[in-house]
Amino acid sequence: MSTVSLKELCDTLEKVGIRPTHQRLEILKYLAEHRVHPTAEMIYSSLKTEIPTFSKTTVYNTLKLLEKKGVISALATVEDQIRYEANLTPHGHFKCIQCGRLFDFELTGVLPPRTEIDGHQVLECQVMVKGICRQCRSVTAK
Amino acid sequence: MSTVSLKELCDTLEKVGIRPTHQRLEILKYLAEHRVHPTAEMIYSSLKTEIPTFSKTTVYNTLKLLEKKGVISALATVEDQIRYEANLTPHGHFKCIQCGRLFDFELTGVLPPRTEIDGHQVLECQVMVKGICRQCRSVTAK
DNA sequence: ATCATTGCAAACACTTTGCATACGC
DNA sequence: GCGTATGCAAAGTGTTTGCAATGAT
Repeated sequence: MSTVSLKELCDTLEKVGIRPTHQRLEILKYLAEHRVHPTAEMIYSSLKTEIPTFSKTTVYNTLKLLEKKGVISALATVEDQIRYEANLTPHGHFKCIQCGRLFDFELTGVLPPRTEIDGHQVLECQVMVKGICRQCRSVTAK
Repeated sequence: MSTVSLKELCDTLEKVGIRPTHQRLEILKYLAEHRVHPTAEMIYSSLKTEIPTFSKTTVYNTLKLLEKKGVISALATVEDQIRYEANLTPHGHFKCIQCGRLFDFELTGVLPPRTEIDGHQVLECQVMVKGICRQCRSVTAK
């Protein structure tokens, strides 16, 4: 987790026409700094301590807005809630079925970019790979 | 939608140690015949008319059981409920953002099979591609 | 008789909506 | 002052759980 400058995030929001309010900046900052694909709940409970009047409605409103404007993206796994991320470079997601964590991985070489499949126009591509992560493998091997 | 023989489905269930009850066979039959990736709700409301005492609990129980035994698989999209399918050959999913339908497509050539990514052990891979489907494209083009 | 299956009803968890208050330009 | 942003509370939706009734061996 690295620290991200508020100025930078401010610019990001203004570029897409979103007013950079305190709550919105904090939510986006949280996503930029916590690359574990947090859920709305995780964002809420983390920021609730910093902003006492903070509400879940604002989290949901903001996530929806940021997603619509293309600042963040949403991904779903079968087992749990919708997760969000601010990493918009093309990448795949690896989900460990043991510890539940989500990792990003490079798609380069794995999946060549496509603009069309079976006559359907491709706009977006999500790759969700499941298995046992490096850490869990070494624990089991012990 | 093609008709699938009950005998065949019966064998499928017995092979994995699931008692082939009437409800279970009907649910699996529905999935085998309706390749549109139905939700639990879709299965329930369709079979409710045939089996008047049919309950949603049974749908959820059965889907969970079939998934655990590897007879069907579950997939998630961000926008709506969990969807299920009986097609277990490796394939990708194309979701049309206009009409909402899900299509299967061949993964061969798109994604070479992998057993490991970044040191994580790969067990399963889901590819969800979003865009505009062939039909919606031609409608828009008119 | 025993154990698995079914199904109703209630509980649950995540998300959305309605509406009133507060804030920024 | 006006429109947007915020936040509480209530409602909505999909799914799970508790438990009693039924069914199969």
